[in-house]
Amino acid sequence: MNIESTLKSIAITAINDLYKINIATVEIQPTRSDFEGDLTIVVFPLLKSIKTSPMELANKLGEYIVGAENSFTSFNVVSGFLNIVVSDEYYLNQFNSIKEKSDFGFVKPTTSDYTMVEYSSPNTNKPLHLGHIRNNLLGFSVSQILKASGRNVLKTQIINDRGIHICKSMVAWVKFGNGETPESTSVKGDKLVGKYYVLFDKEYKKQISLLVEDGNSEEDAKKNAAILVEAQKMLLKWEAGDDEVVKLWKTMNEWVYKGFAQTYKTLGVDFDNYYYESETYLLGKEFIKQGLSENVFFKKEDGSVWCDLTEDGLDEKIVLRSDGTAVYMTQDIGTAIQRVKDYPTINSMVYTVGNEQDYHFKVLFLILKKLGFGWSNNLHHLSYGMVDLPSGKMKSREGTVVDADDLLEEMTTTARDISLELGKLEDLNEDEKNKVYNVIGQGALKYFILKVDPKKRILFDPKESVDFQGNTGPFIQYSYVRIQAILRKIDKVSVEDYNGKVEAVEKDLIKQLLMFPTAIQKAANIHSPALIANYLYDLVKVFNSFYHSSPILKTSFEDRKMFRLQLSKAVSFAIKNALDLLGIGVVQKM
RNA sequence: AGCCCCGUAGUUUAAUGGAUAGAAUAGAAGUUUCCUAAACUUUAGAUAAAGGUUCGAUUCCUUUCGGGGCUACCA
Repeated sequence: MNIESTLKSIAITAINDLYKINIATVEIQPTRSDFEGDLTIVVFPLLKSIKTSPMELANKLGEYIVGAENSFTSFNVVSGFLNIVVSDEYYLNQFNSIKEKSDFGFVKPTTSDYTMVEYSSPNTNKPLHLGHIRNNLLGFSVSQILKASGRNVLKTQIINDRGIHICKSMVAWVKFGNGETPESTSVKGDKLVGKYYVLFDKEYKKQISLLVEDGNSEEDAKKNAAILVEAQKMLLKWEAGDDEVVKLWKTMNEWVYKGFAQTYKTLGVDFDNYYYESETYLLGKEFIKQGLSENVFFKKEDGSVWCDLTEDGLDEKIVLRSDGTAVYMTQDIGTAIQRVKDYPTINSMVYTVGNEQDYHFKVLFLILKKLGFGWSNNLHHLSYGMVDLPSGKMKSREGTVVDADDLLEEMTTTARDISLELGKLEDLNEDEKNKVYNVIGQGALKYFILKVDPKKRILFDPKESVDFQGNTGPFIQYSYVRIQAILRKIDKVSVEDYNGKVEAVEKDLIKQLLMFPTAIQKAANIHSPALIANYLYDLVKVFNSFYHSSPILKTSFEDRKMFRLQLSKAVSFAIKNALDLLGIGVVQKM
């Protein structure tokens, strides 16, 4: 039992003994640092059932609690807040039990159930950009956090490898490609395909304006432009399994996957398996048919199939086009069902997708429920805000995007420039140096993005390079390295339990350390790496004030010196582990 | 038009309905042979507006204002 629940149960007993009243719970929170004490009971809520003054109640409670349990040594009352001081022994004991645990904070899985986390899920005709970076970092980090909180996790992505948009780049490549390949042009595969997607759009716009000049309405022109009609024809051919179209489709997809794989590698994210819409949309169609027979869906005159969600406060939603081809929703229904078929032990899924799709997922989860899948209650949309540039929204078709590969490279370059300016790292060889630049540059970018609440939009100014000082990744990485440097100065940190006096800074540090497991559980519940980032920065700050309060290595008492080294070591474990949850690496030497 | 999300110092941000709204960065002033200065110390600066619920509101409710998104036979 942890100290909070101990306090809680004593407080409840106390109220029962003193006032003969049964209280379900009392509110306990950590005492704010500017007051004396460790845990605080807020007595205001109790006054509703106990007719007395806040002061009197708090004092009586305090006396009772301190008398009942010797882990609580004293108390003070400040206007309705009962602050309880927890004994040094308690914290020392706690610390001694975790000080050697390098996996401190992490919980081993206790069930065989799996949580599937989907993230990344790019279109195969656009290279990855800054928005995808946020997606990837969030998805990967949430996977790490869920794992650390004791769940089995499968990382996956759904690859949008079919649909009209794919046909667009294919049509353009056939028309303008002259047989170009990534090999022949030395262009990364995803970039090459992206180029043709842009070319399609250019040509499409050109044709529209020509048609409008010829007197067509804009609406008609958009529908009848030859190149679009060609793409639509290609989609029909593709769904019919036309050999030539399928062959081209496969070739171009392979180019893209190769390019993506390279970006994922640099970004440090990975996947346990992949789903392809081309392989799940048929299953989706099957369930549309089934739902139709069960009256979950209905057919309109033109043959299109819809789901009526008006009773749930939503609109009607199309699930199959009038020409019988699948829409986005069809595929997602199929994919979800396929996943549960493949992994019967999955009991929840997390979809990492931007908040412009909030409505889509609301509808998807609802439709799955209507189709009778009980697990639809455990589906979670990890929705996140867009990444904006100072110039506004990123639009890949208009070329106003920050390319993922370029940005990652830029971060490394910035890290290099700063390092060179500071003249560190001079005793490393080129290879080691580049590794360090890479880890620091990525640390800056990852932390910058992950420390923000996923719901909020991020304004990213590429010109103002990401900070390296203050509440940043590199600052934390640096703190870790500094601890390593201290630990390296001595042969061995004793494992003997320390039983002497504990200074305030030391106690604060232990308190902060002990909060790590709670932070992980909270972050796992709300799927928010930001919480870990905030915890981590607090830990580093508390460590810094501990570190600056008195020299560690020059402490004259040997046992106290060892104690402070033990503390430093435990903190370094926690920092390393927390960075790990954010997907941020550390350098061993700097 | 309807629905959803967001609004906190110049900027990036924190705060299960709890105490004097916490940081970082940029700004101002200072610290230099230090367990690594990518540091430290000091200083100034914020809850968009108005109501309501509450002992107590950045947090919950209502309205207004601002920013974004969705409501596609696009994905």
